[in-house]
Amino acid sequence: MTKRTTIDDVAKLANVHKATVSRALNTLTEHQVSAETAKRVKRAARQLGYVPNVMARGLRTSLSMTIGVIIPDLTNPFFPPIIRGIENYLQPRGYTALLANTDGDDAIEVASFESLLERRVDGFILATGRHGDQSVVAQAYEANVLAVMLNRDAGSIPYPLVTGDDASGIAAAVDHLVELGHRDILHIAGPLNLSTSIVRSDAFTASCGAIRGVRGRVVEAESLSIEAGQKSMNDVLSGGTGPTAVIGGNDLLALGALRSMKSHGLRCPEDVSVIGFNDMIFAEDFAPSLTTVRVPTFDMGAEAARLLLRNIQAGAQEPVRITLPVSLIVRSSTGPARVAQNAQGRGSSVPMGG
Amino acid sequence: MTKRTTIDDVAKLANVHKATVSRALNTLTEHQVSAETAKRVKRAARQLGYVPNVMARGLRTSLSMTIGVIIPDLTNPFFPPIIRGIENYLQPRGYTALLANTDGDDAIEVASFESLLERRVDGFILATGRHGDQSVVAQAYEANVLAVMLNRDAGSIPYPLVTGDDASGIAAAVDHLVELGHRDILHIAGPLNLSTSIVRSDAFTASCGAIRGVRGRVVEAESLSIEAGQKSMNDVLSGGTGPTAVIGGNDLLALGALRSMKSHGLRCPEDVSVIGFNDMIFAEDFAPSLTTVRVPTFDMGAEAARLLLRNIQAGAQEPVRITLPVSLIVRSSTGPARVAQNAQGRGSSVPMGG
DNA sequence: ATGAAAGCGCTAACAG
DNA sequence: CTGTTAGCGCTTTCAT
Repeated sequence: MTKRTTIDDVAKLANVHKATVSRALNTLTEHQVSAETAKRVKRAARQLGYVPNVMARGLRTSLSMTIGVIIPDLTNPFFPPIIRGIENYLQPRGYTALLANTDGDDAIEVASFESLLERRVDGFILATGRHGDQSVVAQAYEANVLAVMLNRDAGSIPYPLVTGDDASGIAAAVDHLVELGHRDILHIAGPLNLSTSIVRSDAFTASCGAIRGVRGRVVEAESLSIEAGQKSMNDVLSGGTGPTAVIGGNDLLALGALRSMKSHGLRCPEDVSVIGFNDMIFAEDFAPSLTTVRVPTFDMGAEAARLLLRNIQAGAQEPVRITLPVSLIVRSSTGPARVAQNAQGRGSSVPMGG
Repeated sequence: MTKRTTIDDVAKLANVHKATVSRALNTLTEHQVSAETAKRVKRAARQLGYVPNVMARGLRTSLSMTIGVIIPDLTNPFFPPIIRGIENYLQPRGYTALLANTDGDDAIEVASFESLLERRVDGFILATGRHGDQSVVAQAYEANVLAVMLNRDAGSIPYPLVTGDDASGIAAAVDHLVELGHRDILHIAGPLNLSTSIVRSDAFTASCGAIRGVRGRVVEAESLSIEAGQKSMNDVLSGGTGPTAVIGGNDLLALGALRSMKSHGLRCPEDVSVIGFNDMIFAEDFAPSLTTVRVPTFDMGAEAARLLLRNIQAGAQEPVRITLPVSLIVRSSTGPARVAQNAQGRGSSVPMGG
């Protein structure tokens, strides 16, 4: 990589002082320079292929124009659209996102956080909130670091939060199933130290409780993965009392339930209906195509970026909460409930009254 | 964000000059400092929560310790594992990846490239190679910028290249189909201005040509997307002469072919077998689960990063080509060919000789 | 083994 | 409108 031309080179060629070059090349200060000079400077810059050095600029302005984004795992299809949403908002505003994966590991999360601090990111977007060991988030908050939580909140830490309207998504899913005649519904919840899992699980219990004659059961999966969903559903099915419908804490858990059902010889939706959450990529290509709650991931990313930039400009932040609407996408994994013979009849004595 | 503590603050607290602090805190120069002083400096640094400023360091060393990674679209599930592979290699070595999406748009690609140059990335990993308008890649090469091409090469530009062994992957797919009795095979190729599409298409033609009695047809899809695959397959099927097997240029194209077949009332694999390429996430969860060629995406990313860092250290690069092995993953989208009645009989006069 | 001094490339007062 | 000056935080000679 050859030595790059600097602002001084441009100044020399344009016969002005480097400060003038700086002014001419910055949109915000361009008006301070005569139109003629500006033109001359720009021509010189183009001629030399001048590319400003943001490290030098950042050192001077103590603004890195970068945002740190910490997520669990980029290969989880939930996150790429979020990242795109973030970058789509940042890029036209001169900001760049710095991405870090934690794989859910606290030590890695701390290291990532540190590494992003070294790069002097102007703020964070955190999609790793957990209830419990809040090392990084709490540490960040105490260090007065600007951040926005995405999707999950961080317990008591009052960072702003951008999230989908999980509760109404779950309510819509339950309503859909009840309309199809289902009265025994299982919710495979994600780990209950995640705020999203709690919200969805609570909403499920509340929704079922509000409708007379509906039994709502909850099991907690070990993680938000296909394997965990499969395992949970295996446990339920081997318990003998199969529900007629399942709502997964996310699409991965629903997919795991689907796999478990297949291995138990149960058809979907004839024997058991399944609903997911997130409407991740390919949800419509599974067998059967997955009924699920669509979460506006791209918009959530963009909204988080917008909020963060606003707070950066203001130099402060209030703990606002932005909740984006979700929608139920009905596909072919949900259908009418079996007549009470197999599932409800399989040994469980479900009270039919509210 | 409060003012961060600097190396001078640490120096004051430890009663040494800031140069000594710099030496003590850098692993490579730590031995130049007495053990006692080093300990004192480190304690002071920890006490103050000192975080080095990489912008300042980068300005001084003219090393940003960042790598620019340019891809078409992060939401294409092909890329996340590659990114993880890259970061997995970079992170322990102190490097950070800066990601940019182009959406296949030349203007965006140029802008991204420029933006990464402003951040003084120490090198590029480019996964956007095209044959034809090579603006960015050529521009980078002429500007003496270090880069490694990933997956696709860039025509005549002699950058190093890391890729999967596409040709043998296609050959394995063809062999598999031939063993199952297929004699009329369609290849839905990606746009033929992509090096990967050319390689795979050529390999397909060669493989089919090498086996007597096998007819290999190629159609070119408009893009590497489900929709394009569906459209191509629609065209073929409405042409009247359906093949008994299809090899998609990637999994997305294969998935599109699957959708088209469904809408035409064709079953897979009973009527037509389908093979994809890449073994992207969820390939095994489609209906039917997709037989495909597994490409070591994570390793390709890691390998590209390794190669680039090596070249950065050497300050130069030769046009080496690294080809990683691929493997055929047989699932349930491939099966025995129909007896010659429907497909081969459907009006086409296929010569049975080689 | 440590300190002093210079400077990476840039922007932001302050003059003029 | 433009030039001068200073300094962001760090590393790296060069002295000592």
